[in-house]
Amino acid sequence: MVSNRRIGLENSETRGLLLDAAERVICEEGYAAASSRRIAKRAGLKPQLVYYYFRTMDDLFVALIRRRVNRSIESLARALTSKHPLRAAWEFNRAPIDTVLSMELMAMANHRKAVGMEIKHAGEQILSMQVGAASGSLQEGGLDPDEYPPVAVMLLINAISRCIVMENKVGSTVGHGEIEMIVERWLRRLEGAAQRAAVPARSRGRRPKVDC
Amino acid sequence: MVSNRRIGLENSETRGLLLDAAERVICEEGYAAASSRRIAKRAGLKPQLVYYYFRTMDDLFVALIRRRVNRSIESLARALTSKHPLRAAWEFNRAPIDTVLSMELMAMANHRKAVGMEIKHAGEQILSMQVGAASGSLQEGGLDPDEYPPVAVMLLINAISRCIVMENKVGSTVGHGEIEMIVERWLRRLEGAAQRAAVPARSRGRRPKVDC
DNA sequence: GTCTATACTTCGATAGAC
DNA sequence: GTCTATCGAAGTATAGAC
Repeated sequence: MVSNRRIGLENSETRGLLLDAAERVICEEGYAAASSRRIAKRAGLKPQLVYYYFRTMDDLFVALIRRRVNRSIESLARALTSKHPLRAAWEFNRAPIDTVLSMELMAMANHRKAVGMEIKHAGEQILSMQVGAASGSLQEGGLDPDEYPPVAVMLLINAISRCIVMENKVGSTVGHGEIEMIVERWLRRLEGAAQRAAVPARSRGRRPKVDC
Repeated sequence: MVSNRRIGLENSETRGLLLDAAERVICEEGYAAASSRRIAKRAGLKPQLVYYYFRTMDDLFVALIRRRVNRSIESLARALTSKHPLRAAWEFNRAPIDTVLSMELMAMANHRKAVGMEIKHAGEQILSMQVGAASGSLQEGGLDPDEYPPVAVMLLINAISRCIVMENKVGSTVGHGEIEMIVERWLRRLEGAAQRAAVPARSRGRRPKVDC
């Protein structure tokens, strides 16, 4: 029962404008407001164009996620090449826009299967990138990978930063300063330990133990 | 421009049924599906009854949150009286239904101001309860409150458990086992240290240092 | 307290002209 | 590639009878 309606090209500029508008609507008014009509209005276009570029609204949302994730992956990859990939990962998730958008999309995933699958895939991809880039630093920082598997540490960092941004969105900031202080101290210790480990002068072989 | 339409009593059974149905719809189909028509249908009632018991949909959602939060506060208060309030707080947020619901409501807060205010208030209330009940255990457990302020620790516990449940919802479980292992070990150490501190045999005054 | 009836808006999606 | 026109369904909300 597949429709044979004409569909616009993926590299079209108008298509991009529609996705831009969709992101803005979702962030500012919530996913429930992301209707074809409202998205088109935001883009200054006619609602029917949405159905020229996307077969269904599901298709639009999936395309939106793919585009976002590809961009995120690019900038994350760049950020992770820094001397302190752990800190880079921590800063990465603190951009409010990304978190609000992904929060809306996760809620949207509850009743749009296609969106759910896309979100799942994206999350796992980004997490594995972070793990790949940071597990070295963690070990150099003196963190026993058996006690603290890198995948858990990175998941933890993501969870904290996301929850903080989410709470900020509703105006709640209780405990945020305190938690940022802990993370900051923790990052500095790991970075310091990694640096000492990188200079192979004393205590070779034995990693400095980090107490957090 | 306040409507003077008749409004049903707060203790009405039908009203409760509507709120029950609303919760089910939100959890199972997402907040965007929580329309007056669908909620009424779920409750086996006519859509117009929604507007007899609630002036607007905003009012319904606020009432839903208030009822939920009051129940949560009751059960949390009971749980926090346990010997291990820290573990109780950790388990408390792992109930998928609560987290999925609050996730939806947080997203909904993006475009419903009344919902946002209610969520903020609820979150702060529950956090402060947990802090009040657990800060003693944390100190007995040997955690320096200057380094690890109880409010930050409790926020952390909430963030982790919520994010895990949220990810589970989209089918992603990478790293969950590892993170649960860490939390479990951490809880056991704190509980153990607290127990040793409670028996004032040796090393009085000096708390056992917990390395995590 | 629950019903019918109704007003008005917005939704997703399609057909076909230009 | 963009437009007009249109379908049927579903949304919020109200008025008034029973």
